[in-house]
Amino acid sequence: MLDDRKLEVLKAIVTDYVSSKEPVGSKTLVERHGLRVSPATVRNDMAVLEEEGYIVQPHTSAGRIPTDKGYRLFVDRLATVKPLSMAERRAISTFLAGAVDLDDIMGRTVRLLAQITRQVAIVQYPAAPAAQIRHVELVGLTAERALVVLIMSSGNVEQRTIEIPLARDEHLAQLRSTLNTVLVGLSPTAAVDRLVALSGDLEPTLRRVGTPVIALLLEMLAVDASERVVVGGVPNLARFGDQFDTTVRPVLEALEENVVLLRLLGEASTADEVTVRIGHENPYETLQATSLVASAYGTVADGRASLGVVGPTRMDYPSTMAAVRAVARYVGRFLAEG
Amino acid sequence: MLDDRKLEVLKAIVTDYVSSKEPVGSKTLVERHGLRVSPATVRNDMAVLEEEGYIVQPHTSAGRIPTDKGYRLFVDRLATVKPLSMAERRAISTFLAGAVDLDDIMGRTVRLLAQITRQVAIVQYPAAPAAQIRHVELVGLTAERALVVLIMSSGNVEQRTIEIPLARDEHLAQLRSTLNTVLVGLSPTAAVDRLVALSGDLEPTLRRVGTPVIALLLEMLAVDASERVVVGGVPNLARFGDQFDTTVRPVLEALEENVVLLRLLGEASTADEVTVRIGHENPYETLQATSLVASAYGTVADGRASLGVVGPTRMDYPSTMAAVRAVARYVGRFLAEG
DNA sequence: GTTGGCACTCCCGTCATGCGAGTGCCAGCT
DNA sequence: AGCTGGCACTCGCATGACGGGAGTGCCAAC
Repeated sequence: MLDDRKLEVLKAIVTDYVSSKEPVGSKTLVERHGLRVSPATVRNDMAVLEEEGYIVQPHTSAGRIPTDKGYRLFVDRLATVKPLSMAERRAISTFLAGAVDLDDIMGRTVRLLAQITRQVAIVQYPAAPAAQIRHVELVGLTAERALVVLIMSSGNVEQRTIEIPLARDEHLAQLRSTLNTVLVGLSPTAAVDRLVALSGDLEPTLRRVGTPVIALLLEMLAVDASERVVVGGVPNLARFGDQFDTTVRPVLEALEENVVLLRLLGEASTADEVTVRIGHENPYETLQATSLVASAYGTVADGRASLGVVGPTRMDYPSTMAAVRAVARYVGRFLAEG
Repeated sequence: MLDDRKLEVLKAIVTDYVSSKEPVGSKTLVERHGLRVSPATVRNDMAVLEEEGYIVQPHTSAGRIPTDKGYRLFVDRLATVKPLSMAERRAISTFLAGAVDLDDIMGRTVRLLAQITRQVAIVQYPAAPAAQIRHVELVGLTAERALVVLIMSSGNVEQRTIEIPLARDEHLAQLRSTLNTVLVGLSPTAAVDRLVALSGDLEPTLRRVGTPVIALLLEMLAVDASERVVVGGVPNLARFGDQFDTTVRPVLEALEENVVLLRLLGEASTADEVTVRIGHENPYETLQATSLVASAYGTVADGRASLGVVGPTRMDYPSTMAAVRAVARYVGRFLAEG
């Protein structure tokens, strides 16, 4: 059905259209890509490609542009990985040097990814299901307020304040030591069970202070850091000002909905390779003129999550995929090293 | 020079232009604003206003639009505070209920402000110069890594990991108790002095572990939370898609530069009232087609900082100013209560 | 299966035209 | 002295006509 030359024509159409933003015709195609056939031949091939739904004409007697199906075929079978430039390799291998904490790592990652892809980048915080509780800290702030800090072996720190009327320092200290002996070393799920049990047999003196603290800890254990995402490179949308309604606006709207972003990343990248979701393949109606290139990173032990970029379907997939893959690998390695 | 009626004409021009987005002519002005004079009279007034630089014609024989100077006069002398709607008052008085920590407060504030102004909102984290150190926690993570947590009386928690080869748990524990006895209750500045002194006379056994930890603590104390900002309501820029190059792009670019945002907020709102910076009054060239409405919030004791919104110079100043003021007051009160 | 030729389609930029909104000015009115 | 109605004038903008150009589909020939 589609012989080698037709595939080559499709490939040429995609690369040409991506870089020129203009529908591409048979003549310019032959000239620019050194095809060894005449424009007429290419036209015949294009007619077939159009019949099969890989390309369309925006209007009669204009050049062709790829459809989502065309991009899909391109990504699956035709795209040759474009090697990263030296500058990009260098940027990737140094961008995390000197990162100070998890927030910093996430921030640097999203900035790097945005910079080298020149798209909008999204990075999900790693889940750390394998972490155990390392320490619980209770600190009185005022007579009626205390701070509860939960430190995980992964280095995650969760903090909340709580109202405890008339809590005495000695009670807080006692509660602290009880909680630590009971909880340290437990996984979150085990800790939840243990806390529920504990709330039943607290000493009467501790009960008034302990019950709300335990309730708060249960809440904190339920919070999954991996539900956080960071976004960067939003100014890169300025490049697509001409497609304001199809690209810029939908992306801006999606970016403010963490839930949407998480579902997007989550669905895209269960597998280990770079995932591409093109136009209508996307589950969100408003994003049907955009593509997502995503990848999982990290390991289950160190925390696994996803990162990716969003841009118009007319996107340089080979470069973007290469960049996403490289960044995902590097962040994964960095997290593994500690 | 400018009698009452001319001021009224200017006011009518501003309000009309803000809501209609179209240059406004003498006839429609008289009709829509119930001025008790004829269009011809208004034309004479407009000629004077134009001479004085308060309004301009985009082209000959078009209506007039306000200049930055016109908006300035409007804001200073003509704007009557537009009372907030019931829905807005209710939103403001409940949006912080159930806020869980400082991040949550900031996040809710920026979302609220963006929602009621329908502009891009910026909120700066409060500085807490009056805070004292409440607790220092050292937790070994692996054989070569430890977590350092610094808890302030304000409820701020700062965390970092550090490489300490071959740190033994007993050393960490000893160091922890030393640091706590020495530091708790001190202000950041006093703590810095104390730490510098301490690093000189550490016991030899603690020196190898203690020196890097002290260095890290010094770094952590230098970090000022007030250098953080959160941004929200970016999708509201979609409303200005027609002014992509003058409004959307510059704002997107500015938003990714924390430094720019901080200077913007910082310069705008040292005083206690709502500050408005219109077009060219703005220190950043790229933002000269946009206005900033900002206000300080909080007190020095609870942490003082700024918040505001950015939008096109053609903005509903009375409503925006009312909203910014109301939100700033409410957040300030909330922080004061705890 | 490929190629050159040819008639056809349709987009897009340019130009001319007419309309409408708005202005400035002036003479007359209150 | 200030306000008003009238009037000629200026432009922007929408509309429509027009021509060039890029690109196509088809066909006959190689």
